[in-house]
Amino acid sequence: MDKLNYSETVLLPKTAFPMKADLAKREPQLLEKWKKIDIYKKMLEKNKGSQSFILHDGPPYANGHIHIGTALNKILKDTVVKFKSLQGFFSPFVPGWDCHGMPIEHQVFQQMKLKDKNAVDIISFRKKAHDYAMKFMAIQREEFKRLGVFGDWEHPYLTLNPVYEKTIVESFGKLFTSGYIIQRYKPIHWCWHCQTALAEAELEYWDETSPSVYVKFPVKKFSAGRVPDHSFFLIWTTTPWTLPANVAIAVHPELEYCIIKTDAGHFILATTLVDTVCEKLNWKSERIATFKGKDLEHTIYSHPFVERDSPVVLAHYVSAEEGTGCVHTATGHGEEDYQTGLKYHLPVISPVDERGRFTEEVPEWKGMLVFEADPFIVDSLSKRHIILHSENYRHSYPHCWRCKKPVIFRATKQWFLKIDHQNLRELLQSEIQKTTWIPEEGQSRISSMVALRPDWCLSRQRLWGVALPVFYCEKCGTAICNKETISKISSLVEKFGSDVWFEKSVEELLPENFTCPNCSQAGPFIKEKDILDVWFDSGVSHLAVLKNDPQLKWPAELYLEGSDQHRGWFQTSLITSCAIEKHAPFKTVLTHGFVVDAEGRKMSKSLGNVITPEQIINQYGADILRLWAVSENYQQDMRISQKIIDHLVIVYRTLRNTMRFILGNISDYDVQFQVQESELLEVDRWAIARLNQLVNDVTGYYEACLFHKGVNEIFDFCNIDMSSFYLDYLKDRLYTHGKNSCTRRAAQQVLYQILSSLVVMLAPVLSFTCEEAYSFIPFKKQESVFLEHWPEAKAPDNNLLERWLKFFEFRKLVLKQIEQQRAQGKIGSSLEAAIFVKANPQHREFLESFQPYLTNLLMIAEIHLENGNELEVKAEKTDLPKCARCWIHHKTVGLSKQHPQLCEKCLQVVNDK
RNA sequence: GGGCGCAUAGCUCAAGGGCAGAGCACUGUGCUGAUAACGCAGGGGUUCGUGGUUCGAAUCCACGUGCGCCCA
Repeated sequence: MDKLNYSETVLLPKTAFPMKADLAKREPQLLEKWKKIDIYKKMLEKNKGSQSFILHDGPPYANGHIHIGTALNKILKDTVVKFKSLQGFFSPFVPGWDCHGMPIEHQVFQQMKLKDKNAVDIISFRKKAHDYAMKFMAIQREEFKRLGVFGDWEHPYLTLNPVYEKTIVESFGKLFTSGYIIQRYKPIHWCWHCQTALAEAELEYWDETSPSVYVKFPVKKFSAGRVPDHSFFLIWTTTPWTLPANVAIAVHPELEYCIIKTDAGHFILATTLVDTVCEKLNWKSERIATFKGKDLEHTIYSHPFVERDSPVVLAHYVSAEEGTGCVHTATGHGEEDYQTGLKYHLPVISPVDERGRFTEEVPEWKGMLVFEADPFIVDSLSKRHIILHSENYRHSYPHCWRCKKPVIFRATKQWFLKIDHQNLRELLQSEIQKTTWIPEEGQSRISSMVALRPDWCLSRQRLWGVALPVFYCEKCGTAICNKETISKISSLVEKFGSDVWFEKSVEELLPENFTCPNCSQAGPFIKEKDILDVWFDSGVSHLAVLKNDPQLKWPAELYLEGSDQHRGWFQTSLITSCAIEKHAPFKTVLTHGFVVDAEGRKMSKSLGNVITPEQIINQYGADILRLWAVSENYQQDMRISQKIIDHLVIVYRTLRNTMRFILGNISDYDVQFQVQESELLEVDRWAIARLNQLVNDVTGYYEACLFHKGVNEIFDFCNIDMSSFYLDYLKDRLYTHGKNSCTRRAAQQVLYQILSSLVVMLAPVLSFTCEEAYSFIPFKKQESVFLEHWPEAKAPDNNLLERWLKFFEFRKLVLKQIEQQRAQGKIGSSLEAAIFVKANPQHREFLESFQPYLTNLLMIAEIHLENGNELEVKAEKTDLPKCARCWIHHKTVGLSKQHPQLCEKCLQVVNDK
């Protein structure tokens, strides 16, 4: 036999599992398979009756295509759900969408080319908004499916579903009847031209010239000692028309104030601003006394032209750069002013009607548009020496996006959820304490937000949402919302959807023969025009979804969202849950960071650094995107760039190739041919021990949601333990030992076990690849890897692992010596090496204990152990002849006349055939 | 401006007071029976900056810079 023919007697790896992944092409085929066998349902059936693990999906907004952040979020969720499911938990995943709200309203407005919100036909508008939301829900659903995310995609929860809307109405009713809901005035952006409320997104800012005035307010009762008679606070404002609504003067608690003596009287203002102000007002001043801002608190002053006394209050937003350091505060005309007002229980005064004109509360300028009144106000007050100086001032000012007119802040009646009713804030805090936050910082973050958050403003003056289910008695003005009315409305909403509020008359919406609970009149009644904040919609998802679906349960084990949801969904869900159920809706909350580019900057069109999931999927495959999602530490910001993707492709190839190599070598594996554990070589038992260690580590990391650590461990195992050592070493046994020899079968058995564990542990991440690889495993038990069981975490043999660590240290020395010889051109393959070792008796004995396999383990020709003091390793080229079949240099080569090129091992194998 | 974070090799991550460590990438090289694969070796660091505590700091503290999320 010549050399070539011996090659034919060697058992080389054989598998149809391709080396080239071709994921963009193959993944859709696997999606088809999953659809055909209904894998999601089968996974649930497998675990039916087991303990359940519920991850409650936070609903993305049904607008536009998914972006890399939404993809990251769903992939992480899917990884958790698949892991729990493989572990045997009953883990249904019901995806959801947030369907109401302003972004959709905007889009539809633009599509309809509407100019005036008040002229729109609400019913047909809402129909269009509904269709718009459904369209993008369907688009996003396909995009999520393409990522390989498993879930009940045919029955998602949508906040516009009538059954969902019913829960919204009922939840509001429960809150109302238990006293959490109140109505109070609050300033909002208002367009006096369009006569409509405006959201922040509907404002356009550009420069505007306003009158800037200095106004004096006489001190009535000074809190920080005594002041001379005829002392005044000096304030500065660019909106003179808000002066009638002044209810306080705000000063900064830490800033220094002084009282100055001038020809015009005594004035109190911030010390740092005295010079600028005096220059402007042409004053010569003398400083009499100084105070800290906080000492001025509770000073009482009189309004200069309205019959009213008001207090001095403290606020941190007071600037020491501009004005006088004394800030005119009109709670009805500014957000900051309003917040300060809440703190000091100031009245909210807003004597301006919806057309932007003064009401009769301001008789002097009654009926005038506030901006047109400005010059008259300045003129009149200047004459009365109340305004001491005025000039033009250019600053950025908000304008209506539709009519481009400058907007005003105007107080209107709004509905609120009271955060301090029935100690709700304390309950929120104690439930936050009881919840597990991953990462831990989440707890202090949400806790500090809850500590300071104001009442939740629930009303919106918009069209696309669920109407606030409140009626008003026209006779006595009472706002009506009780069990009776809620029960009627919720059953109508369940039947007809929330459109019913706009379609039906007030009589049809109220129970029959309804009378006002306050004045007992039988009407007439009016329905509320405002709708609920969309955050309320998603905030009750735990009630609408977890409580209404029998396979789910409340509270959920896990909420998993981006860190922005500390203010958003986590908080809104917690508030509704604690107010209604007195308990948090989640046990654990996990947050991830935001996706940024290679430099750590956020993705934006203007920076041109946007990477879409679609790009990655089409070019590399969803598994690469999934690998990215779990390879980095999601607790920080997640970087993505072409370089990072390239790196992941290489990582992926290594994992895929490891699977492929093992598949190739177990193609003729037969479960019937079981090798007893005692018949395994020590190195095989080491491999099993390492596998057990890996399973333990990975299970622990996954359970702690530290996926990147788990995946890193798997990668190191495949790379360091398998590829570099064990698999390389096993080639001789697998290729050249007898087909049914114990040594070869033992190797196959270990490899089978390793691969079986690997595909399951990687399946939550590389779902497509593992499903594909699983289908090539002989004697597999299930039709999908996702119906497998999580590998059992057996305790690894730590003594054995430690012993082998010492062996690997020695191996490293040997490899280094061989490399030196190779560099000198003396040795090519390590199989040509003869190794000479001097070692102390103890170490020598240690090495002897690996015999007779030491040369095989090191993949060398010969090894000679001698006693010595220091450990010394030398490599030389062997003189032994090379076996033509197994390529090992061995002294037995040439002993056979029939096969002079073979060693005794190969001789026997060839003869046995 | 405020709150909560983050910053270690070109990249992704470790080390949480005691010699800064893996994998990938890179460079060199071997093999040609994992072959658009696999093996071996090597170079690569002001641990963002400044100051402090300490015998000793990537690690603890303060200030700053840059970046992200939330709020104003």
